[in-house]
Amino acid sequence: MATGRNHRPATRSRGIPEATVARLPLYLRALTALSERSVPTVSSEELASAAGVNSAKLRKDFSYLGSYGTRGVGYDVEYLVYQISRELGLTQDWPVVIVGIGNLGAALANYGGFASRGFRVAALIDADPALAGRQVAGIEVRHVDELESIIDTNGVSIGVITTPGGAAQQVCDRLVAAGVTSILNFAPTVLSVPDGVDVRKVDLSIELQILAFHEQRKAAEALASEVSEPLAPDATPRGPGRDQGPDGDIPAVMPA
Amino acid sequence: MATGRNHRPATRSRGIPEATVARLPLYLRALTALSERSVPTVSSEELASAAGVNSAKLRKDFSYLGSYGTRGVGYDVEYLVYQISRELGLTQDWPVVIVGIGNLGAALANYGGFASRGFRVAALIDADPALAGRQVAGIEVRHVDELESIIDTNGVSIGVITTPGGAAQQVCDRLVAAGVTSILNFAPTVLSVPDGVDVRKVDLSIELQILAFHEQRKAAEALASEVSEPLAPDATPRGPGRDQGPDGDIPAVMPA
DNA sequence: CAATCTTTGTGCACGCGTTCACAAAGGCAT
DNA sequence: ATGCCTTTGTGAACGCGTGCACAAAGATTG
Repeated sequence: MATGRNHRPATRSRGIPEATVARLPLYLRALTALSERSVPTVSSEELASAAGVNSAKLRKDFSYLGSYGTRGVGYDVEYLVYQISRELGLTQDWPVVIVGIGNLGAALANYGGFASRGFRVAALIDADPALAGRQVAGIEVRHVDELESIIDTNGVSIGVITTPGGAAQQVCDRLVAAGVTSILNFAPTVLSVPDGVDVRKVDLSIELQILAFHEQRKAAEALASEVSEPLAPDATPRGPGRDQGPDGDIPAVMPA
Repeated sequence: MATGRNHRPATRSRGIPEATVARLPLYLRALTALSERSVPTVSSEELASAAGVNSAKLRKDFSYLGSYGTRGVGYDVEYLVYQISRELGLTQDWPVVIVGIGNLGAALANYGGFASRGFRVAALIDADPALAGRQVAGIEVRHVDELESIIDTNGVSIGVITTPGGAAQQVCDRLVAAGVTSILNFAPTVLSVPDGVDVRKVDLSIELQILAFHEQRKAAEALASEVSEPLAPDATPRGPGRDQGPDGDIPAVMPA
């Protein structure tokens, strides 16, 4: 299993639950914001609120990393920033390649959230010869023929696929063969990779479909409540209503 | 058996677990591909493989929707496509607005996966007056001043936020006040919304950070195995950079 | 130094999601 | 019809994640 954790003594060694790992970047972002405001310490309650999670959950998450807090006081912001960064591997430099320089690939190349967290776009790669040589976000686009040499030269281990769905598996195979062991896939395709390679998938239309599901449910409930209490016929089908929403926000990303 | 399933499942949204809802778009995509190849029926095993999930999980997921399969045969592709589409609310038209027409907003506007699934970009909105009137993906960009009237006129209930983090909450508040009840947030900000409003969040840098964590772990394990085994030149995963390993670093700021 | 107050770290229970394993159900051949 | 074969649908067990509630730990005050 790629992302799965094998038999690991979940005690203080290195057995950090996957759900906790997924929240660490969230904490890190909130802590970075506090750090920029020169806030020295923060309580679990405050930080949890800033990160949008439960404070008990946050404390339990941190307990997997170690006892980095001080009872009665809270957590040292700078120290925690460093500890989480180190745990996530962000104290190192991670060269990444982006394959498929369409609208989305270009958007990612321009995205500032990468560089500030240890990620460096080593190269932009596209199959279109007409794109090769052009500059996107200040980085030259290279032809896909150079993929293997680029990965090898720069020691790239993380690849981002933003190609059309049809080309994704082919690109994935070449990335893996060249030595990439982590892939972030934006193409609407289920990638098959050998063991030892991690794939994370982001599908924008899936997110919207999940929203549509809940939206439909809310509309149906609003409609049902109109039966008991007649309403003006010109009322729009979408009523805010004070029904309790489904479940706030749940991370929608799934490994595999 | 226990749950009486009718033509019109009265409480169909009630028993569907969130995890199942999140997978329905996955099944739908695989089924659509089969449908385009004119495949009449598919077994849970085949479909599960195409969707990248476990077959038992798929069958259990479908069991929440009803008994749509035929034992000994499998599932009727067309019928299942319709049932899932209806369940997700994709048989209706969902107008959406995209606020923040930077690189990412433009990429989303051009994204083909929306229109094919019942989503229609009703408007592109940006705060920059210089952008207003320009065409992006064949759609005119409107100024944010028109946000409320656009939402009202088009009956928009789903909004996509692709603004910088600083503007996200403000935009969110205006969307909600104007009647939007579902928000897809790409800004690196924790949005606070009233009950009844759904927020889903996509953070590209978070995904990369999770990959980095696993990548670091793999590198550490490979390093550890090199101790026992002299060298396996072909199987050595590459190290990220030439930087120091995770345990050799010293915290930049140490408390006490 | 002792008392009090604040906040962490965690044992525990609970609920959700996943997976196994198998009986029931339908098709098909004889 | 009858028996065999395939595949669904689901009961049940298991494991993970979440949240409660509280004791322990340290700060702070008198």
